[in-house]
Amino acid sequence: MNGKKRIIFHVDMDHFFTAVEERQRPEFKGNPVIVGADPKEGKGRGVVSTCNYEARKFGVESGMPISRAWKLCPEAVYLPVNYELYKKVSREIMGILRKYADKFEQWGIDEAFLDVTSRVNGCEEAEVLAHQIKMEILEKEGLTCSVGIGPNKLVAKIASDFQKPDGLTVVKEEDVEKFLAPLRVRKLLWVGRKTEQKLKRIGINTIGDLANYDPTVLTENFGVMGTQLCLLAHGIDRSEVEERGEVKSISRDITFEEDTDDFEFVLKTLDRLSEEVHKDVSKQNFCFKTVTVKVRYENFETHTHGKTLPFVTDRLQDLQKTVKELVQDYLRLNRKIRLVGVRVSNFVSAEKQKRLI
DNA sequence: TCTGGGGTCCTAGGACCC
DNA sequence: TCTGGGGTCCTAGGACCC
Repeated sequence: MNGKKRIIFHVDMDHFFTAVEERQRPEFKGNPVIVGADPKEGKGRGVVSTCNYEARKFGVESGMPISRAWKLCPEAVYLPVNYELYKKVSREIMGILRKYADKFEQWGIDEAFLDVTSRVNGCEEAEVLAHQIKMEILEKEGLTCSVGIGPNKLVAKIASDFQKPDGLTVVKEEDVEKFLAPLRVRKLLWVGRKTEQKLKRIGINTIGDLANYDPTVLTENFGVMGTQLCLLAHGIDRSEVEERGEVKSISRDITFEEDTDDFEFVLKTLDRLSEEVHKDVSKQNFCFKTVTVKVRYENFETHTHGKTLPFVTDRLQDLQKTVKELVQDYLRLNRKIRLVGVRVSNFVSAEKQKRLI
């Protein structure tokens, strides 16, 4: 620690999936565009992945059931998720961003944290640098992003969301509490729907409410999380910007078009998912030890059943056999199944595996 | 509202070993 | 003969992220 105050950027691409689609097909521009599940005239399953700002005017949001989006905006352009394309564009953008940072952390497919402490002196210079970054992404990729600048990751992340699209928001350390206080607690990292509801029940709605709440009571109610919440509410976050480590699990899930009790079909699907998972695992040169099966019944009740093998393997046969064993308990019950999934974890790199033998 | 698919991390209980 | 304590690994579920 050199004692210098940190300056952290959070860069968030604007409605990334639809922006990439519009770049490929300029004729979509100006129309509502929705990337996600097939709406099937309002009968489709699945959700909205991303929608552009024209679609948002109709009340469409990401995460919303696609059937609801159809009711709100049937005239939108509906597109399937072209994940490979977005990943390719993402790699290019991350390559640009990485150059600007002392420390870099990708966060999902279209966001990143940058620690630029050594590259700038003070907030004015930081702002200039952020403009430069936005300019380079626009020139090279034809895409806009929103940038938040703050003394830590938490504040930078909330700041990038403050003005969108094509925004730039700077929050100086001395202004952090004032900036956060009026915002909903849901804006805090790690406060999702469940925690928001629990906080609401004890009268906490805004980050300011949370900051003023008795910390001991929070700890009593939420345990370790309560202590953490208290710090977050005051804008305190000491976590470092750090490069992501190796992946820890690889999985494939699929929701059936209709709930099914055709167990032959379920087993066939699991075989196919196992193949896809195995392909990914092989590409990365991993061996795995743990196999987990996921089953969701028609009422959305979801179970996982896993097993750690007494040996390390990279063979498809071992995966498929274990998956079949694990899913048996779920098939015996006479219930319709909505989703199945296969996951492998507990990796050992093939290199290391060779050394052990 | 009728709820995807890819991940990470945390917790709590139990098995097992010394 | 009724029962310790620490460490580590495993399992299932759940909350959260994009």
